[in-house]
Amino acid sequence: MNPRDRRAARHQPSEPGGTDPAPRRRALPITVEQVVDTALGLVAADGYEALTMRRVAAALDTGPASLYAHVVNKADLDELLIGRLCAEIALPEPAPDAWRDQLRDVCAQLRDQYLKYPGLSRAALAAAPTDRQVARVGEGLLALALAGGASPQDAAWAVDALVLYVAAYCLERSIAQRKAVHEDAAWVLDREELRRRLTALPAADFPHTTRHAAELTGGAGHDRFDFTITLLINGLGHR
Amino acid sequence: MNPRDRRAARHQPSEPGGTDPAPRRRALPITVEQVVDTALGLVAADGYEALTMRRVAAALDTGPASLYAHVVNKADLDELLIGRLCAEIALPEPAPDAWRDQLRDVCAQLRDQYLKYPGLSRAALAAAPTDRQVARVGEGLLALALAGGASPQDAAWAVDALVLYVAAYCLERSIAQRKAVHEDAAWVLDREELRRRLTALPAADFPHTTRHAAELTGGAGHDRFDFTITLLINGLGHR
DNA sequence: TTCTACGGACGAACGGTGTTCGCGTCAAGC
DNA sequence: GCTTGACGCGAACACCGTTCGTCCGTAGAA
Repeated sequence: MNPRDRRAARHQPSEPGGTDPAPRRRALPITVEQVVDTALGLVAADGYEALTMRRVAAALDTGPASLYAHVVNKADLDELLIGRLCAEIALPEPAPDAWRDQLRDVCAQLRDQYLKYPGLSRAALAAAPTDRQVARVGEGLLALALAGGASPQDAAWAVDALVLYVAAYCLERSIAQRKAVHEDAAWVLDREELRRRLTALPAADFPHTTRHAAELTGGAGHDRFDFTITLLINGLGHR
Repeated sequence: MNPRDRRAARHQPSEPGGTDPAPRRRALPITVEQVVDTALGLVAADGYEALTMRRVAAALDTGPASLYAHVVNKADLDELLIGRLCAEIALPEPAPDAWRDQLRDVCAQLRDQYLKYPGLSRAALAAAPTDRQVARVGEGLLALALAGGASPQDAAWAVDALVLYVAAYCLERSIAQRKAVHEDAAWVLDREELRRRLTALPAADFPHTTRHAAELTGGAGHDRFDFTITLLINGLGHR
């Protein structure tokens, strides 16, 4: 089956659920699932930057050309990865009095998935919202926001904002982490070093930055994340 | 002067302001400013994906190796571009009764700059906050948030959230725009087509998505942007 | 004035990337 | 048993970021 048709099918409502035909040549023939699994493994191990058609092919003991029988191009593979990632998200049944916590929970799930596959959130920003699995998550979030009593327009925009922020937060974190590992030792910026650099700025030009360097670099774990998500969700409630 | 030292100087408080020495070989020798100008021109014309050391060099009528006398590597060039972009932002004097609108205005300036250079916001997510010009914008935003009466911790986190959201919003928009130009005609997703696709999803599995497809794809201009920015800023005020 | 040393410019090359072309080869259908 | 067609994949193309070694014009020393 042509990978172009395969991609189109993923964006179509119908899902006939036919079984793909038997193997052809290989002992264990390549399937799309295999490609996706291998790719996800690569991303989890070495980050999204290390995701290369050649590396995926090599991990499957073949050449890069073989992948193009299953995948339109790298962007298509990215989309498949995002789809798989979204499929892992558990969506709760909206409860009228718990919708805030439920929204927070789904966002945290998304965050953890993105951080499990560093840098993949970059591909999420490019993902078309009509992919089945992506649409599934969007639907779940929209249901929660609507359960909170927001107008459809507010709910739609808030869901968009949440998804966008989660992806950006994870992307920024992954980039920072990669830099810490990969860059010249002189430029690694752990939090303490960053705080020191900020304090070292001329106080005349940067009074607030120098004074509040601790707050700017502060926050254990995902405090910063929770802060923003809560800000968005709370704002959605009372308006 | 070594480009590594040049980069280090950009992150240092001191700014001696000496004059760079006279030309060497070329009729009009290459300067960092020229490189940055050329690169920005490329990004403005063809997007960040088209920003290539080779293309920058070609636009300057030279080979790629010549650039490395002025720039550490491509990441360094990215940082310089972000710095230049931030330098264009006008920061208002915080007024106690107008800080919300002032915050909105600075965010809109950032947004317009990012959209003027499509895709460059991707580099912004990787930019170190100790770069002088980046720190300048951060300082200005922090001053505005503090003028609103927020606690230092809330102000710091809110500024971070704003900056992150603006970059993500612009990045997503740039990606979508590039896809519309660049992709197979069958996959271009103008808003009307997107709405049609969402409505075509099976209503049983996607009740809210299909019903509110108009809201999900709606919003003229930067309504979606304004919505989120306002949500964040308002939440910052009363807590 | 002559000589030396320095540092920017840059041609060529290396190892990597995504993607395509075309050939071989096997399994299924007649 | 033969034909057919789809899949696997080696080889190649055009492009990327980066480095090495060389060249050479100028600045300062003698």
